[in-house]
Amino acid sequence: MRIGEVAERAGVRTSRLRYYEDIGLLPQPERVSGQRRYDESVLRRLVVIDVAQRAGMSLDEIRDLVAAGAPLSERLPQIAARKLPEIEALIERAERVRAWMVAAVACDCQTIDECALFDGP
Amino acid sequence: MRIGEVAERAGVRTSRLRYYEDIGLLPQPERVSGQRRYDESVLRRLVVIDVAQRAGMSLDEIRDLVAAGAPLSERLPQIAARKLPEIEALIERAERVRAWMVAAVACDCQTIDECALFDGP
DNA sequence: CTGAACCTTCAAGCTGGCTTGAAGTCAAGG
DNA sequence: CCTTGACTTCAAGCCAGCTTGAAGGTTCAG
Repeated sequence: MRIGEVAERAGVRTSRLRYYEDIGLLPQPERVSGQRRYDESVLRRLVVIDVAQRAGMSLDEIRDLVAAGAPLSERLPQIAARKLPEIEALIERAERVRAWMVAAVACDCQTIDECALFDGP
Repeated sequence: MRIGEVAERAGVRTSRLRYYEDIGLLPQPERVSGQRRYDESVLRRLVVIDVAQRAGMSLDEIRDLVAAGAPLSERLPQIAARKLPEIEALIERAERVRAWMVAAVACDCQTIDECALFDGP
């Protein structure tokens, strides 16, 4: 696959793929006359990056996650120790806002400042 | 309260409070000889902003949320219609990464690329 | 009344995560 | 061979969300 096809199938711009490669998120693909050739595995890698990023991880942190080197089970505990609490906090905040949005359509406050529903159950 | 005390109690810089005011996230406070004087309510507003932001809302979107004007129950449905799906997607991604991190410490993959645990149960 | 600590505005700078543009190379059909 | 479209690199630009710096005004304890 050439870069354009990867981009199209992953729903991103080619510039993003080159950028990810620059910062070490994607491996250096094989080259044919200077042009990048990818195999299917890059698509899965892009999903991993996307999911991790939306879960609040920075590209730097994701690089640690997708890096080759020591086995995953050796690298993961340190990553998880730093990141799990943050992810759990994110989930809690997001659920709080979700619960509030669901509940507050039925409230009669003028502004969120006076809405007791925001402060939780 | 002067701006420094608000900043300290909220755990942010004064520059951030002025910035939030500039972009309409905080109300124009009373002034004494040009200096801002806040009451306690600003602290609650800052919590709202923080929670909403961590739940993935942009400052622009939060401005809609905290704005005065029409009653909340009139403004909220449109905001929720746009934002609830995004928040729910965020929660789903974050839970997926969390579940993976918890499970994967006990896996023997070399890299995340080959870790079937990532793809869910 | 002075000096330290705090406040003001305004413009410019910074980081993360990309995108855009210029200038040039490669591939494939007519 | 020539054109068209996809590719290359590299530098610069952009947006959000702040922070920093300069230059100056205010407050208050001593």
